[in-house]
Amino acid sequence: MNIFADVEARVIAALEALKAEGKLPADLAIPEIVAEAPRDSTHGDVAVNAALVLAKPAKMKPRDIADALKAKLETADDVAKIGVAGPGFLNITFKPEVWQGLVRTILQDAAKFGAGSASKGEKVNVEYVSANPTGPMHVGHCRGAVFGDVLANLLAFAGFDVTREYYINDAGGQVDVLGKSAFLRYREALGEDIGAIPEGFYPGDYLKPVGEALAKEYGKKLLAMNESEWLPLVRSFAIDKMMDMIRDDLAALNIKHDVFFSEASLTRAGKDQVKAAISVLDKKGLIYEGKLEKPKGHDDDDWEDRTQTLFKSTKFGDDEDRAIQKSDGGYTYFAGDVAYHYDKLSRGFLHLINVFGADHVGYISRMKSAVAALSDGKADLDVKVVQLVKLYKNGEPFKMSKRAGTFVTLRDVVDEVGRDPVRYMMLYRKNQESLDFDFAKVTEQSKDNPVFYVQYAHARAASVFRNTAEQMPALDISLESLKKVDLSVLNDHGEIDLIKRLGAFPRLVEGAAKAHEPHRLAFYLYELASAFHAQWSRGNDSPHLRFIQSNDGVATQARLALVAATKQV
RNA sequence: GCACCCGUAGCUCAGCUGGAUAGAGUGUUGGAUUCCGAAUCCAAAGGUCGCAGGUUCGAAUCCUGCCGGGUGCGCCA
Repeated sequence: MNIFADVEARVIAALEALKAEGKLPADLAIPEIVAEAPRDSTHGDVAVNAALVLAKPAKMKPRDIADALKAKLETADDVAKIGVAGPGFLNITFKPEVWQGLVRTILQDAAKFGAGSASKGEKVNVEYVSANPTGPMHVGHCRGAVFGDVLANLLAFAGFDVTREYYINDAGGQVDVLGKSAFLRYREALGEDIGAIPEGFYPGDYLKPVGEALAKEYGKKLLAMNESEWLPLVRSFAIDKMMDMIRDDLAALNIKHDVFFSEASLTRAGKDQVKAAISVLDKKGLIYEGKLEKPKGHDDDDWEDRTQTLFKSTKFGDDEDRAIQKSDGGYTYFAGDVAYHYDKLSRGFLHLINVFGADHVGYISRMKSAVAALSDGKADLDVKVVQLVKLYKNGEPFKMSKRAGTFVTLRDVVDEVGRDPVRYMMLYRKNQESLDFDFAKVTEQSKDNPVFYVQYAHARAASVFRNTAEQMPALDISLESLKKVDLSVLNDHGEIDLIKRLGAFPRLVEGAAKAHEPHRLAFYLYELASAFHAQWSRGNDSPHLRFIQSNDGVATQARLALVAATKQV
């Protein structure tokens, strides 16, 4: 149940009735009506802006429309009163039974409370992480990984059919470097002294096990081959190992993708999906041979005019057209990405979401252009950019450096502070805002640490159940029975406030999913925890408000139902 | 030079896509514990929402122009 959506539906029905009765113009188009919790709770439970948005199209005074709506709506038997306030707000106050009943709804819906089905299982593709398979994931990847994963969960919860996808950049120069670096480690594993790792190779120790595995797999056979023979073997062997490592890192964060899409597979023997995608654009007249202008801020003199195959992305709002082929005829990285997105579209996705790091912002408009062009504007691509994570240790900025040995991998972070604090803190900012991450603070057990504050609320809720079982062993407090208890004793304003906060959850999920803003969940949980802690503390001053009333089983059961509902959300 | 992001309380940030008297945390000040977990709670003080225009019943939110900070800008991936 979603109270706000319910009110909106009632208002629309009332407006239709008023039209039928001639009290509103019959041809009046009804704009979007919004019901929301008023900022000031003394105004009522739900505020509706209908009269304000209708005043102009109906050519009536807002107050008159509000009065007519009020008369229609206040006949409902769960409505206590309706006020018309300010410029024409309709403030609805429900009878307490509505809020009390919500507790039962939450317990009955359990994990499905707040879940949506409005989108009817529309397919959405969320691509996130997509870290290069050349080494372990570092903290920088962490935020995008969590953001994408929670966004995907959120969309699934809201009713979308979600596919979580990872694009493996297993083509191009960098994976050749990976292959060559692994080959060095292979020679090392066979007993050769390879000395210092030369410039231009990946120096990390994480390639040593790969070298050893290669030695185990191939013995000395690779040494007898030419580079053109061993490189493809070693490269793909190393990529597989890197991807295993990345999957492990992601698993430590409880992240699991549905699809791992290989860039190299686009042009694997026998087919050329890049060419296919380009020809689709070509047929639309969007591909041409040409030269790009030198950017104004280009400071070097090494600029050379080169004729390249270009995609007319400016037609879709990009700043300049983008190269599809290099001057040597090979495809650009962008060309592969065009083909990849063409593949996504051909799999039936009309909603695409890509999570990018801040360093890829310059890539957004060309990708959007490509998707718009390939789908004739039928598909939408939303690119979410996550800003940098700034690391701190005990309040001091912490700089990562490979050279100084202070390079922090994602695994380091998860091992040090734990999975849940990492996931929570990575969402405790809007994605466009940079984020400070202090190792000491996220594990601190105090109110300064929002992770702990929320966890503590849950722990307290659990302890209430433990204590009740001890103090009132005869009382049935199983979840099953709490679904049936008399809730009419939940009349304290603190209890009602807490329930209202719970009632906001479905709308929150809906809004966060629509806006692709998972951070709202983290902030909501903080507020919910706060409302719960506050109600708990009122029991300190007023013992009759404590959740456990050892001489009153009815009150205790009702309040435990509320505690269980809070814990559930 | 251009594009994108950010600018809200001393500090760090929310603000539900245009609503009513702009909210939290932290910091400051003052309170609450024989009591379900004080690992918590309550209260006070603290604001020209970067600046200037515009749009309308109504703007932190939308539009235009400035100012300040960040990021990116032909063939890499």
